[in-house]
Amino acid sequence: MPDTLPDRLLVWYDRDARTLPWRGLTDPYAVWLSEVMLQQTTVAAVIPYFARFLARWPTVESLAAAPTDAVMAEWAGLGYYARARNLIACAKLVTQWRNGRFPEDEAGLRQLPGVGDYTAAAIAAIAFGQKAVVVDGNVERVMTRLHAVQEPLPKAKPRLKQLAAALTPDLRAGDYAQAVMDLGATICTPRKPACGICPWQEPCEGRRLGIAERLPAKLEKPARPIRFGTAFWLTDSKGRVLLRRRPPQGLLGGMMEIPSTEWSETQPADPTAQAPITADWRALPGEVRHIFTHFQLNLRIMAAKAGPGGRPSGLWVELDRLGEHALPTVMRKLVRHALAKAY
DNA sequence: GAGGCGTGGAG
DNA sequence: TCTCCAAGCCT
Repeated sequence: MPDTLPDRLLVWYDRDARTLPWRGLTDPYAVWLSEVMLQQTTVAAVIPYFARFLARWPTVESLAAAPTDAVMAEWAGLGYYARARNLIACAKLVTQWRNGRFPEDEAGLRQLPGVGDYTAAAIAAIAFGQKAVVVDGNVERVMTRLHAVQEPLPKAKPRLKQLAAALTPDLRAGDYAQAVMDLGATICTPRKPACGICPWQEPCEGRRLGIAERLPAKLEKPARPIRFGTAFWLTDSKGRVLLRRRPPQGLLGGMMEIPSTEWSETQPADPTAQAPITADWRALPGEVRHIFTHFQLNLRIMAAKAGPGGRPSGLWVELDRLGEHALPTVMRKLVRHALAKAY
């Protein structure tokens, strides 16, 4: 029995009691779905979404046939909504042009919308057993520590891919890929890695040099700016609230929203000039803060009742049916705040 | 290639 | 409260 590094890791992986819903699944559809959901998203966040999607749309054909709004609403809260738009496009492409079959090699998978280098390699390895080099943030962190790579990311990426390729085994490439990622997620963590129980502690150069926890080195990120705006909580005589659909591309693209002013560097002097209708707008106390990847958003709320005259563009939605709509988390925060302060 | 693109959990 | 950042992709 050879005792290579991949072998040691696979022994650890096979003994690990941690069971993730997608572990052991090789259906390309399920693998693809889980990998897309896991892009930049924690395991804990993905688990309930993965279960709901698979229960509601068990095949790529069923997902392709689903109304776009239903998919976006089911994705609401998971973030990075371009993934959901690409998910739909990819399901339709695979269904209509490939008879529901996913490409079986990296190059073919790489052509699918929303499938980049990482996801293509992951699907090829996990669903099709191919010896693909799977490199995500976990793999990069593990490789930098194992080999004490001190060059900062992202410059070190090519080197890290080489190091990952040199370790990738011919057999069980899918299990191996998941094992490295599990190692990074549970033991070789960004902070306070549990080196004492790591199956790779003996060969780890970063640990030997006492620098593992400081790796990988990264370049500094720019400060996060703050943007301001005012949202408009408009209700009608039937107790419904006005929603709008956001533009199909860009931030929260294709999702629903509470109408608001533009989000700018300073609070608009007269927010009501940008309100959906002219009305007796009254400011609610407090504000809603939300952190996006590249800026912080501080939103005030103004509320009004629509008279019989106003004909704002948008969608009137019953308060108890807001949950059925594709409202991203920042909009759900607004709803909660408005309901607490306006009644 | 650098920046846009969500969210929630951990420390 | 604040910082970090996670199984990345697209332009």
